[in-house]
Amino acid sequence: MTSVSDFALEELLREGGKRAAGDQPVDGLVAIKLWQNPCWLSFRINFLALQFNEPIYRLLEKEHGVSRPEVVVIYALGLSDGLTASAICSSSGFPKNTISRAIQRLIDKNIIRREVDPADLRSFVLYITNEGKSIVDQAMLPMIERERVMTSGLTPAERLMLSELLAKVVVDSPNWPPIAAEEHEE
Amino acid sequence: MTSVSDFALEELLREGGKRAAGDQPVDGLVAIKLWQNPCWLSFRINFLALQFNEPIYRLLEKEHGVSRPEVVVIYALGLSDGLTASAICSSSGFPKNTISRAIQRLIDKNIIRREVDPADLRSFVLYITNEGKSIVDQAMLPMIERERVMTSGLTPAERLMLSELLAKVVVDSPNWPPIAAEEHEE
DNA sequence: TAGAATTAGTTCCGTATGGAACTTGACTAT
DNA sequence: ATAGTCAAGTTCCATACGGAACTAATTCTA
Repeated sequence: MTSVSDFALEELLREGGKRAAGDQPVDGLVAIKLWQNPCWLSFRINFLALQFNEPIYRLLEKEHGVSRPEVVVIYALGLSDGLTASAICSSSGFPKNTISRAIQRLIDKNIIRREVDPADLRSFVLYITNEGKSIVDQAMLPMIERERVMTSGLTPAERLMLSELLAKVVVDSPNWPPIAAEEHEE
Repeated sequence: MTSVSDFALEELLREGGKRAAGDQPVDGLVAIKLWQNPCWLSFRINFLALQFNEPIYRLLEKEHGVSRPEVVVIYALGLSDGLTASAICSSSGFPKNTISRAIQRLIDKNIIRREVDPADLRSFVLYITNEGKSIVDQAMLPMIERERVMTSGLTPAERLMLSELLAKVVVDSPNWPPIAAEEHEE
């Protein structure tokens, strides 16, 4: 199951990018979490998600008065108008009550509009209003800019490779088995 | 500033991995967020962070009764014993009051121990107890396994490339300018 | 076609979260 | 020395969050 070469690979993964870092100063604990960490992926991913999310959602709250779940909703509608709440839940991972509340607030603020789905009277189809569209358009700008800044240290070829590798992992995600809870002695 | 070839690159980034996905079925909105999304990086990163965090923290809460901030603390101490609260804050991005509470609970549960730093009487140095060490060791297993599963669709070379590219971005992060709030008419 | 099982979305409620103010200790300048 | 600033942690408090129970509409099934 686990061979000598597997250990060598794990070592390489953990050390991934250490040489490339060269002489850049790296905060002590960040360096350890990068290069002496058996969970190389989750630290990198969580760190970068935070570096994107924290300033962006802070800004959008301040500029447009929309919370993170609200941004999730209008961003999704900006990409594809006419979604249902449950479609937004499953693609974003937010629980349905959180999304439900966000939708309520967005309707109150006249940023989105809701129509009963004539095909299924349980569900609602959501549409973005003109006012909402203008907010999404404005909100998009700092998000794109943040991504540009965050990837500015990569070459175009590296950016492309990163995008492709991450997409490959995302596409594979439906195949992952659920996490098994430890068996407790019965 | 923005040339024709920049547009071509953006198009490629957004489409990153589309061909590689091949015939795998992809949820409708996920496909749109992958391949018709100007923010290609943040969706990929946030999606994957969620796929890791959600099941892992749920499991650790259930198996060991530790919350996410508590895991952050003991995981950091497992990598490097004898840290201060503020070191954990800055490398994890959690606010200091959240980390402070987690530390209190871990002390109450005898999972970590705290000593005043003789060099700076304001701060405390944290050490993991034997009991804590055993929890970290056990908690590590499903985390490593989850990462293994998540990257099982990549070849070893691809995993290595992904690790290096992400590390390169993390290392570059101290150079990113803070986000500028929009100028409001004064 | 009646009843059971499922699904969309909402409501309720206890808990966690994180901003801001606060406490205490440590440097800094005059 | 001594006020003034800064940094480490803690406490307070309003709010957001998410699990679980709920309602209503639909689909399945016998």
